[in-house]
Amino acid sequence: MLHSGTHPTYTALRSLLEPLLKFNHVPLHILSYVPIFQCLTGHNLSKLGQQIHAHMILRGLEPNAFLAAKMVAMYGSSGDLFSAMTVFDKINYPTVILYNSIIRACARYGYYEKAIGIYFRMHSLGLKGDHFTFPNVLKSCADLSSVWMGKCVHGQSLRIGFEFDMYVGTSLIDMYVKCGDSTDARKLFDKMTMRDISSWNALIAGNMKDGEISVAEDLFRTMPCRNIISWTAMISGYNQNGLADQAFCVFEEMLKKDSNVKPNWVTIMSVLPACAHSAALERGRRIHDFASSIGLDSNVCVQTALVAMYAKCGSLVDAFRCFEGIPRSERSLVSWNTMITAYASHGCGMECLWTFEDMIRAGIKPDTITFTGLFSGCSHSGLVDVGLKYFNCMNTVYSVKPRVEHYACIVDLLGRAGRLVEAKELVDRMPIQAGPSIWGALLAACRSHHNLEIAEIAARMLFVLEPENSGNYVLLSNMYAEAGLWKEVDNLRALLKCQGMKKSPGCSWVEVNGKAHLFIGGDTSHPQAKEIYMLLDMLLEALPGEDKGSWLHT
DNA sequence: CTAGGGTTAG
Repeated sequence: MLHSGTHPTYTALRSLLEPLLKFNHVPLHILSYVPIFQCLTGHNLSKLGQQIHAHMILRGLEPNAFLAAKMVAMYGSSGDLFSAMTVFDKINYPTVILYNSIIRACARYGYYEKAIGIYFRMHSLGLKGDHFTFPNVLKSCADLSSVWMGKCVHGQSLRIGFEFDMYVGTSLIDMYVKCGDSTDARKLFDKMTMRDISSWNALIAGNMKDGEISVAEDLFRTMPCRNIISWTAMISGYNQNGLADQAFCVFEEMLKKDSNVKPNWVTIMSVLPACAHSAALERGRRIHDFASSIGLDSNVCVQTALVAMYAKCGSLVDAFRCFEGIPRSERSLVSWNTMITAYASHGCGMECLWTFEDMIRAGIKPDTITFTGLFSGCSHSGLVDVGLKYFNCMNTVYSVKPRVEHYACIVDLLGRAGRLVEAKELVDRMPIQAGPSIWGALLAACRSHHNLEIAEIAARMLFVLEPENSGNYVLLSNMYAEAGLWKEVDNLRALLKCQGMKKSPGCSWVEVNGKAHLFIGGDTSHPQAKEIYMLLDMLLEALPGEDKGSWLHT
């Protein structure tokens, strides 16, 4: 926005607007408006643009295709797609520039189908796309992961002669990569005469997405030069593939060896998950300190990623401290969701509810993730009726339609509280097809509350829905064993054997003073195993209430 | 105009 009278845009705009204001009664030529809209583009000034637009209408001025392109770009750049479309639709003889502006606006704000649709209309009118058109159309195909559409556009770009354009080439690589067709992306890359650093980066990201880590590493090593995006692609690629240590090492290597690159907020966000899943709290703190040292700790995305990192490392205190550090007015939907989820995973149901209510007060509209977080928080704290209350009004009050994952949470909520009959009834009358997550939640609840009758129903559904998941057979078999139904146990064991399955053992580990301690389900190989099991027994004794069984299994 | 991106139950 224009904050002060000294802002360059402001001064430029004033000199442009002067004739408009001075000669209010003199009809100006429409082309006088061109520099005005150009000036407003990219500064989030669509409100001001609208006023000038109104000024035109009052004077009875209709934009031609050239001016309309500038107006569409102005509205489009600030996300006002509605106004952009209105201007666009009124033009009878559109030009390529006008099409480019509207396609770009649609592609930038996620209206991918619209962007592609408009492109095809343009094509059918005999207008040829140029090197501004194709990258935006291809980006839309990429984000919809529609190879079919992408190949069609690819063909048209070849016919028009953009085979050797670097931007179009890179966009094509990106499109094939995002559609999961890395082979075609590679072919294109090998054929390119001029390669940009972005072409390499797109291919690296693609191979990382496919789990082709060594191919990505080769590309990274052999590329002529690397920028911050190349490094970040490697870091986030390792994290996507669960290779946290490699991600962290590459991050450190980048800091040590490549002094030409400067880490930015995306880099920090990409490296943080490397400490968010094991007991790597110290590593997380180091990255936090580093982010602060280069002034990136005031970025909302970084702050939100820090909240998630601390929560996953087990430090709810630090997570909350980071959340509190985000100015209220800057907290995004994702920030609130992250904090709610953090409380939920730490079993703080009440705090989940307070945070949710606070979010509503702050004027942020909840989404589907907000509610999964909220319900799982209620579920872990036994806040059954509050959870149900929110579930029943999520659509009417907050206009978020319940989805499968919400039903799964509610089944879990009822199930943990032992209200299995209600849970089963909910599954029976839910409007969506119940999948493995639903039946799985029900089966787990039956296990901890020893309800064999409903467990059998859920298990049979799961045997059909995911026959390869051995856990379901084992769970039911254990329940039969508990009830002393040895014949049924044998039947299930036989079934399991003839399908050639083995339950993969459960395992966990902790890091103490930098040394990892590994535990496999039922194993006693740890040097202090005896003491550990004794302590576990003591903990179980000390636990309050009826629900001890389920603690062991969650 | 192209490349890297924070939140999802158990």
